[in-house]
Amino acid sequence: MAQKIRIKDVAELAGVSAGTVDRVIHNRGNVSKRNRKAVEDALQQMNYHTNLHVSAISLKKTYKVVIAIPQYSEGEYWESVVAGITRALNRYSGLNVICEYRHYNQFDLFSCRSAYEQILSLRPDAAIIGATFRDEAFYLANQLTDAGIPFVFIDSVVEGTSPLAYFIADPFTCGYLMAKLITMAIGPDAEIAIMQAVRVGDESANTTIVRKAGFMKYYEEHKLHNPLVRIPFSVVNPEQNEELIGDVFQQNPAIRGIVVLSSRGYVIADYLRRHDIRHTKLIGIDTLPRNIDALQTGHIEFLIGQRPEQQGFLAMQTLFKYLIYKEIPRTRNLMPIDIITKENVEMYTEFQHTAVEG
Amino acid sequence: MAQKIRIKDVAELAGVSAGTVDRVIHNRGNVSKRNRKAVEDALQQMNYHTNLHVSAISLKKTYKVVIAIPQYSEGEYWESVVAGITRALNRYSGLNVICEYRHYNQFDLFSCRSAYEQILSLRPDAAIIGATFRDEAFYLANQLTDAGIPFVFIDSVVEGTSPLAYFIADPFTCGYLMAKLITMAIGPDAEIAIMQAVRVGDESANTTIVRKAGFMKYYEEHKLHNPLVRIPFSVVNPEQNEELIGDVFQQNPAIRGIVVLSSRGYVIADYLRRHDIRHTKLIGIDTLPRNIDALQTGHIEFLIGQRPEQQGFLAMQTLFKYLIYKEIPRTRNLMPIDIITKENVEMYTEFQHTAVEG
DNA sequence: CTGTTAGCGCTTTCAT
DNA sequence: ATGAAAGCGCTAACAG
Repeated sequence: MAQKIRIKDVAELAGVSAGTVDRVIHNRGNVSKRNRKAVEDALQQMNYHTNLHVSAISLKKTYKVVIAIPQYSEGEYWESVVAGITRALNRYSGLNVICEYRHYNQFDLFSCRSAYEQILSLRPDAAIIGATFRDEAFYLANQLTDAGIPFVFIDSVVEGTSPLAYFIADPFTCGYLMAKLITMAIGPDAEIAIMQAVRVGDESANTTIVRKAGFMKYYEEHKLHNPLVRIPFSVVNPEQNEELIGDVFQQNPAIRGIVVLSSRGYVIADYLRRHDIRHTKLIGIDTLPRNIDALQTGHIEFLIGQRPEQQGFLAMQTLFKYLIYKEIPRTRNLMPIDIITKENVEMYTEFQHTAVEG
Repeated sequence: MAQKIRIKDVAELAGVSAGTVDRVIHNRGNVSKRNRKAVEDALQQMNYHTNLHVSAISLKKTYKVVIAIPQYSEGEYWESVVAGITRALNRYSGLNVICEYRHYNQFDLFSCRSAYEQILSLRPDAAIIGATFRDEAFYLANQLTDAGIPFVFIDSVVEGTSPLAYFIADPFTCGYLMAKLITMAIGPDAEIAIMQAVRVGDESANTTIVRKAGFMKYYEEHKLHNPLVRIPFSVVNPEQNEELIGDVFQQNPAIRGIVVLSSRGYVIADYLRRHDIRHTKLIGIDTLPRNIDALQTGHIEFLIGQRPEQQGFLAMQTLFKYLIYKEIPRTRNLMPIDIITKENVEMYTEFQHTAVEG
């Protein structure tokens, strides 16, 4: 148990007052070179760490954070992200932080653009960006940087930008691992169907493309010859999907493995369930309630989890620590890629809430 | 952002002073029935939540927590548990908690007994118990209960006791899942070797036995006929193991899968590495550095993770919340059973530290 | 039983 | 550039 070193103790050792120590700690200026050095030495020597509890309650300033992420319905991926952000807010309650959300339609470039355009005018102290359109995010990010406003990416990164941090589950590795698991589950040579919904209007920032690349990399490295067929899928006209999927299965009766590179695994799982198809194994992404349901009924074999709740929590926490304590975070934060099965799903989901709770 | 309701606000509404409200909140007695009711109503009505930051710094009482867990060397399982406990201590620093450790030799019943015997005499306010010997833990637990001292189990539970909470990765499910993964990896019919080190002196509390039961359950449910051979292993005379293991592999050249039901997977992995055996797949438990190393070199195919660090953190945090804020925790806490491969291990280990950090 | 009051350690304002 | 002092909201000791 480290006995508590107070600012007062440091001040005494440095031969100054508490106020001066505080000024040094927070880089507030107005400290003579001599004193600054003395304080820094004392800080070092006594291994001082600010008591965050006290710090939290004494802070006066109010911060505004804007959060630009896609719209979502109940049970969708971004809902968990927001839950994590909210948890961070609660955990640091008393910190006078105001959040403003700007949601956009992730399938509509113009919606995204117009959401992003408002951000600067809100004059935030920091921002959280969930980027789905590369060029728009690139533009916004660099505007923020120019304005000196720190921001973090959530579930995304955009090259050529300077975020304070980003949180993402590496999509390449995700695809690679999915290839490994599905081929392990169905054995060599068995036919695989792959579903990859491509976003309209911008393909470049689409993580499913990178996942596909990871998937193919595994194929190549392991010289696999499992035949691959593609399942067409439309986000815009979902009523067509039943027929599109049916065609694939009828024309390719040898399919034994199915890979869904988005969080829509449940769409295929529902098809399998309705048609009582039991000889295929499906691997999907994200622990949406509908996916979990299919996992539990045995229509999905593996789910890949990306911890969206933690991404949200960490994004917000990172901003807090930076804004308030000037803590510089690690920029690149790769989330664990969880492998979830019928057996471990229950503990996994229960822990989303408790695990990180303060 | 909920605007902050202060004790003072509640007091005003209830028509009493802050002191009285505090007495009600903490059940300190000395409040008239009338006032208690008024305060409770006001609390409810204003949806008051104590500001934990402030609360933490104003607390005066000192708590003593004793922690009775096995001795460990660097890189072993319990090291992570202690890391988690330490992290909780740091997170709630300023709470005046004194920890006393009582380590025992987990392979020596008498060592455990003598460690447990000291605990009561230390007059702790709470205890954390890592139980490996059932009868001893049973006895201690009930003594603590009789003395009114709350305690939590870590990485264990003992039937017939009343812990405040326990944290454990369900060993039955763990074994079951291992059976699923290994047979998936090597296919049906292939021969499997299994290593299960049994603790000397007490078999009943040994989690490896339950894991084995889970393993066999999967076998039974799926009518598997993969032949099983057993790898003998001695914790007490480790120098014999090389020969024992060698014998098994020479006499059973058809072995394709290996299951290690303890955290000693690296022992077999090292053997495989030294003898350049490449046609077998090994599944083990726990992310010890040596296991992770073997995972990365490809000598272990799957590791099962039990989040020991989080177990430690949560155990300590649970006690804090109970002792200080009288929060009643959920008793049964099943940790996620993580599936770790070469592909996701890096993110997984990096996150042990950052993920839950405050 | 109840109200008042003195801290807890840090931040921030106000004199100097 | 610096020190002194007033809070932040809660807890606990004390006086009544």
